[in-house]
Amino acid sequence: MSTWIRDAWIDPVKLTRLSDIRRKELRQAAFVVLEREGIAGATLEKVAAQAGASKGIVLHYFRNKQELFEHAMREANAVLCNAVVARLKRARTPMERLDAVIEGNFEEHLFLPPLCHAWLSLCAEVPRDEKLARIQRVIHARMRSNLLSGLRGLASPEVAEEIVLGVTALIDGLWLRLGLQPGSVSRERAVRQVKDYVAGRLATRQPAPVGLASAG
Amino acid sequence: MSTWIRDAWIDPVKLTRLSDIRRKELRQAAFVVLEREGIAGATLEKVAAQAGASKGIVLHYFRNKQELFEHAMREANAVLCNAVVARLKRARTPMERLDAVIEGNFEEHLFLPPLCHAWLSLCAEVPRDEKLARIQRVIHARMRSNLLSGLRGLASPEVAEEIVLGVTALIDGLWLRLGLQPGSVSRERAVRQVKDYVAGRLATRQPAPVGLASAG
DNA sequence: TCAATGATTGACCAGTGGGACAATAATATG
DNA sequence: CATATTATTGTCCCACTGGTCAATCATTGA
Repeated sequence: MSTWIRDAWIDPVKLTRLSDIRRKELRQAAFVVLEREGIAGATLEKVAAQAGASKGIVLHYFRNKQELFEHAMREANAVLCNAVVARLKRARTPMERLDAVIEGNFEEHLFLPPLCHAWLSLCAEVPRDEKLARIQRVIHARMRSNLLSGLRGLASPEVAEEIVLGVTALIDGLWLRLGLQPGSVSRERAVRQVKDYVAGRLATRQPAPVGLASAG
Repeated sequence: MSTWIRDAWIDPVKLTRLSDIRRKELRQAAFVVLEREGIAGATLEKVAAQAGASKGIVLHYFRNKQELFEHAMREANAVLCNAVVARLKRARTPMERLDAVIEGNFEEHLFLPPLCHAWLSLCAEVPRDEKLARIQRVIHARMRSNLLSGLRGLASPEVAEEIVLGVTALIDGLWLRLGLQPGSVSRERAVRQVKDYVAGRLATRQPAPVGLASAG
């Protein structure tokens, strides 16, 4: 564990305060436990064990179980989000932006059953946890915004709005599929699926394609 | 409750044996509890209370908690499935079959947040319950088969397979959206979304070779 | 009518989980 | 060095849960 602390100190993202390190350690442990146990089986003791600490310490850093898992969801989302943001930085054209969002959502080292299982468990709790619901709204808002910025100029606002709904639903659905039948959908297939969807929607009946400069 | 029994006896579907009635009653109660409490909060006592019975009776009809919720999932799926089958019967052309599946999956009295919440909770348990996983596989297989029968003649087998994945993922994703943000997607919008997707996929480059799709 | 079978209940049990807390170690701070 | 703050542990408590069981109550069929 001491080495972990060393690593964390060297880590570019400043996690100077020891408490921050522990908190990160714990919410990551929480997520790992969630992956294999689900929300019903994810107990404080198991999380503590996973982090190599005692149950007491978990409650020392988080007011209660709920708060712990809320932070776990924030963490997981941040990881996913970073993947998208990183790709987004390199994107120059609107189309590249769209692809960045799509590909970022199926990052090879993230689009995996365990992560999906944990994510699903958290989503299932959203209706009963206002904090989780808020996090969800934020996530979706950012996704929407990213997609809209890519769609500007490629489709009318109304059509863009529909495409956003379609893309987000498709992505979620493909993740769900992965979770329910691991191996049934590869990263490549998922990406192709969403890209083809966008292509199909942009191709059909574009009402008066006003020629805004799309490349540049 | 006695009237329920009367109704059940009159019910065309033969539920003659009293035990069958109780079992149905209980798994429906289980589902209702799941809707508001989630898997973690769904206790045998609550299910019993919801059914107006004692906890003992629940375990009299179901070996254990797991079995109860497995049956609850079967029940819920059957309802959804019947909606599709009913519409499928009236469909004559392949296109009508497709629409039957799509519209059946967003039946007005079924496409509702509570149902979605319960469904989500069950899906989240799939990875840890082989029985649930099997039920899921059956559900998906039937869905796939229904869609393929509608797509026969409208697309090549390979393309049809891709469309099936897309449609199922889209449907799941739209349900998920409903669960996470109730009110954000109406039945009509969902149906239109999926139909437009199918239209878009059927319109673009019919004989898509088994190569890399060139999006853009 | 009466026994047999099934339905239903309530009491009970052992295990567990979340959380509070006091005690102790470690660290920082003046 | 002394003191204040923080980290960490183990213990304790209580509510609750899944599950068992013996004891009633109801139904039925001979």
